[in-house]
Amino acid sequence: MFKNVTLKDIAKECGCSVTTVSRALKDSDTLPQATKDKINQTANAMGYIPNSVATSMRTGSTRTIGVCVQDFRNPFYSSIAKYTEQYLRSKNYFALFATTNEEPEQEYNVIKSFLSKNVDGILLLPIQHDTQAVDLLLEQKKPFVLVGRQFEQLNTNSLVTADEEGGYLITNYLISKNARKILFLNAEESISSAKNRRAGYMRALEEHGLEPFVFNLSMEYGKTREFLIPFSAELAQYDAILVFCDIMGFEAYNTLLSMGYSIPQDMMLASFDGLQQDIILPIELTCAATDRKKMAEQAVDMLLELIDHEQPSPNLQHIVIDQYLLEGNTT
Amino acid sequence: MFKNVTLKDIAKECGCSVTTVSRALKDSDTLPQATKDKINQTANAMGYIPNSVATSMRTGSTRTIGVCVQDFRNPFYSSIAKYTEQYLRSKNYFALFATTNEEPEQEYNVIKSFLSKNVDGILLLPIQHDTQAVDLLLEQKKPFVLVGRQFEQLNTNSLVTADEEGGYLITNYLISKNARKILFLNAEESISSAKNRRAGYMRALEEHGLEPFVFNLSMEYGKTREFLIPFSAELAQYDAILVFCDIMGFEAYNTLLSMGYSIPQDMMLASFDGLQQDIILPIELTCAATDRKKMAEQAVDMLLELIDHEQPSPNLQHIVIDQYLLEGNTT
DNA sequence: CTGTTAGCGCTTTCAC
DNA sequence: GTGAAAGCGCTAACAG
Repeated sequence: MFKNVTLKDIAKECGCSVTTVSRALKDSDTLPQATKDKINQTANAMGYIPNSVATSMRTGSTRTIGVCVQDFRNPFYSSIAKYTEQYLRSKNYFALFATTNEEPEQEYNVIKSFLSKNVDGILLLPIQHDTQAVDLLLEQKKPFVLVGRQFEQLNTNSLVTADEEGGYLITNYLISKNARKILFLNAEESISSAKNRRAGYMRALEEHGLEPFVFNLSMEYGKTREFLIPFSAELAQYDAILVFCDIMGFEAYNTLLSMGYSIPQDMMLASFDGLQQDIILPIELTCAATDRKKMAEQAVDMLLELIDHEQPSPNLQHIVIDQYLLEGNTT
Repeated sequence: MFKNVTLKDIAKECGCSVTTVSRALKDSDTLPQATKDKINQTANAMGYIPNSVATSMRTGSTRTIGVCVQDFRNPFYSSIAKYTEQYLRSKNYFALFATTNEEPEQEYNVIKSFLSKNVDGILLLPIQHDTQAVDLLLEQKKPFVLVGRQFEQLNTNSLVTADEEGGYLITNYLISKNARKILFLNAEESISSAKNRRAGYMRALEEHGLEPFVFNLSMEYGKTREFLIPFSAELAQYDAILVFCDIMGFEAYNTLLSMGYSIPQDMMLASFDGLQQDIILPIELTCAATDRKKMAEQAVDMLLELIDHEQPSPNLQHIVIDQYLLEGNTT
């Protein structure tokens, strides 16, 4: 097996102690420039790469943030991942990603292994099926921020989007486009954002004396199509479909097309997220959008602040990121 | 600052030595069941979480694989990421992801920090702008596998897709659909897969006595649109557009639509990848597809095999993953 | 069956 | 200015 170059090797080569080498590489000002230069030079020549495991062991910090998301294939999560990783790197931190596939026990395992890996902090985009993972985090006193969804009953730092406002905004927009019967295909309402989006939808409808039509589907791939196909007879009576998120919207678009609908002529379609801001897509959904770069960066800022403060963080922070209307070609 | 529970704490609590605790938690069979049970129980009660930094320091293995990709927002990479992470976890390994944004110096930094983090191996989806990163890897004798693109001049383990065959396959398919003038919007041909896809395209055209029309674009977001818009006058003479990858295809679709084209009536569109296998998309491109789950898993298998063999791996492996025709609704 | 000891590579007192 | 020594938490060789 290949042996890495260590401080000891450099020390031997330079005829000085390990301490001196360590200091030289850290550019300590107790050393004369000449010594530092010489050591840096030989370290370079020997192909020295610092062993950060040893540094972590010694200092207690890994400069790594665990980031737990559901599924990278969902562009929502992959965009969050991208912006998080990029921003963390600019702050000289690593992102350690893990995915849960929306399986609660997986989430618990992920958090446990993050703790085991001694990450300095954790960003969790929770499944919100149970509180096991969050309980563990609270118990271990590890700095963490919940992103996207939050537990009403738990005291945690969190960053969410203005879901009620978004629901209100997009529903009002559909009404202004002459939709009267708006079908809302929502996610399960144990998810805080689903509950809040529905509340906004209800508020807008109420203001116009309109009736709500809500179904709660799973976000799993295929479930939207599975719902729509047997529903086709009733579908025609609606003017618009609002779905919980863009990936459900893509699936709805795809399914409606195969059912012979023209969008938006025969049926308007709207959603939440605005993934067209992050990736180029064949079509663009009209939606209540959020800025994922901003989400990622503000969540990271909040977390790093928690990490820097040694104290057990007295007051909790809750950031709410606004939602705004993004017109696509489906309304 | 919160102090984690260590083996020492458990040992004190149980009135035994650290070694015994370590052995009990590893379920060593030199210990009587009663002792093991008692220790495991108290460890649990105390909320013990193993410090894997210390274990890594001691054993030299981090059970972590560095995975370097371009940009998570591209579903190609995020799918690879998903399947890689999932498969590695099933093998009890971690995936440490980093992204390069297609910037060569970023790639070098990423590899360097992977080495510094003492990852056990590296999966690199190389930019192929230069060989700096790969040179470093070779020099440090760290097990690694190149995925998707490969350097002809360097001896490395690699896994690529059958790009020449894919190019041939999809071009032949377009010809069978009566396309005679096929515009190929390829990526830069310093990328091995671009070069090979073109070769397949040429072979198919040659067999039918047809003329090639190739332009080399950047894969960056927006570049396909930027090319197509000023090209609109000439565009009408073509029967089909073949693009290097699906995300360029989405952009082409989106642009053609806004230019008033109906697809496939006015223009056929085909590409490479088959991302509709991984994520649900509003439309499905006809393409020469690859199985990313298979790619990820075979790359991981190859890498883990390298890691398990202490020897400097005598014979290099090159895996070629096949491409197959996937009909969408764009031809 | 269990404990003592050494050491992974690094940083950080504390001496000289 | 520089070095010796201790120790982060864990494992493994070696005793007993």
